[in-house]
Amino acid sequence: MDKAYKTIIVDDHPIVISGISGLLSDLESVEIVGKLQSGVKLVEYIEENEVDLILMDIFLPVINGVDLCKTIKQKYPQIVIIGMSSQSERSLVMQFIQNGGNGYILKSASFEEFKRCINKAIEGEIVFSDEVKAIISQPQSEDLERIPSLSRREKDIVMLLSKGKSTQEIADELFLSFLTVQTHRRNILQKYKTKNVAELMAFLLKNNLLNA
Amino acid sequence: MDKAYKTIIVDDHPIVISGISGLLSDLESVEIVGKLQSGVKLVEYIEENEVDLILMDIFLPVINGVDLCKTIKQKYPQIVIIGMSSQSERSLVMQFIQNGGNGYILKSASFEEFKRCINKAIEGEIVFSDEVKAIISQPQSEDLERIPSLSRREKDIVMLLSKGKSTQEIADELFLSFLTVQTHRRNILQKYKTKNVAELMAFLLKNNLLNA
DNA sequence: ACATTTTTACCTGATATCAGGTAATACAAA
DNA sequence: TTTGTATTACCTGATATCAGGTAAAAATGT
Repeated sequence: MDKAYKTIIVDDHPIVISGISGLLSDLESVEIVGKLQSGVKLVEYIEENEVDLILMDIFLPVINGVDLCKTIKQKYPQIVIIGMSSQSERSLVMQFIQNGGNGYILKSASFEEFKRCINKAIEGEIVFSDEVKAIISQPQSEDLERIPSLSRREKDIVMLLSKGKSTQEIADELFLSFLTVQTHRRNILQKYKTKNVAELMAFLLKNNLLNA
Repeated sequence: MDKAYKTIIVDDHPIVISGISGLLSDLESVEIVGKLQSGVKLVEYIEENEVDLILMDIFLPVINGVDLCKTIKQKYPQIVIIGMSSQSERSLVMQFIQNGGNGYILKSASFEEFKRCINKAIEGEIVFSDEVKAIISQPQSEDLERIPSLSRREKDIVMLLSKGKSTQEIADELFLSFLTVQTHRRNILQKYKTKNVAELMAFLLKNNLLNA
């Protein structure tokens, strides 16, 4: 047997970490070297230690899981990263994979599924738990349907919109022209093909693109 | 010592269940008699078995945790029910307690906190994990700040709003007058003291009042 | 150094929303 | 039976949004 994969679990919930580590202790091929509760700590850790496999929650405080994955993969492309979350939004999973993720598991997956996915992932495959598979294989259309991300300024504006601010109020608050804010609004709506801010908000919140 | 509390864990994520049950195995006062993945199964179980303590996730598929708690407490007021969730929204916690919940724990709580809360709860206290405490004690004003709920019709309209429909489109779809929908809109905005639908959507989604 | 994206800004006109009223009917609870 | 809430509906006027266009700095990345 090859040496065991040095594995890190990242989740902001201690119980989840404990659950996963219990499960992983059955697997000979992995060795848990770290249990972390934030993306920041993860980045710090891998700068100083050797890591082969990361199991991480997508919804982490402060840093978004997708961005975190991207950052790590840029510096350490050899590390296998598997994402996890409670609900699976097709678009989110796609984003994660497009940013270098090696797999995606729903937390509602069974122990067997978890083990299967982890084993396959360290063999180099891109893996999904059953429910995730079902979801991402729904529209087999050609559209890769990559979710565009918001620019910094756009995020500012979306934040204020979610607080009920009007175009004028946003302009005042950000020291911009009314017309500029109007342009941003239009661009944002267009980006997500939404008809108005109501739909936009619903979309962003469902895809967790707001608090990131 | 009294006999151990017959305890059920309800969560749709097997790993979370495993994490919690690992933690509870340290406590002599509780005995895990069931690990369930849905509210429906929970209701079935307690109809046929004796249960003293329930630890349950608030975000469960199909049935909302608050309603579930209410239902159970109506028939079995002696059962101690502790709610759990990932994020804590003040309003949600209050709702849970108002519906008979005996405590609320954030999943980000430490093991020690978990244990402390469970022990206190079976002694009859209403318990909150530290983070929850911090959140619910913020505005110490007299307002019980009960979140008003949407009526059936209002829910219909809010659903359509979240899909980007305009007042006219909603009126057509629900066979109502444009003016009626306008009135509903105004009432809904007023109910939550929101300035426009954007803020409304953000509020509803953050408080999980939309898909419930 | 060049290409791309982001951020800034302007114009116009058609629609839509929001805030202020009022009020009748219906249905459930007290 | 009365009270209250929900649902329906109308009116007006001020403001805001949305959709169509264009375009020039400024920043970012390669």
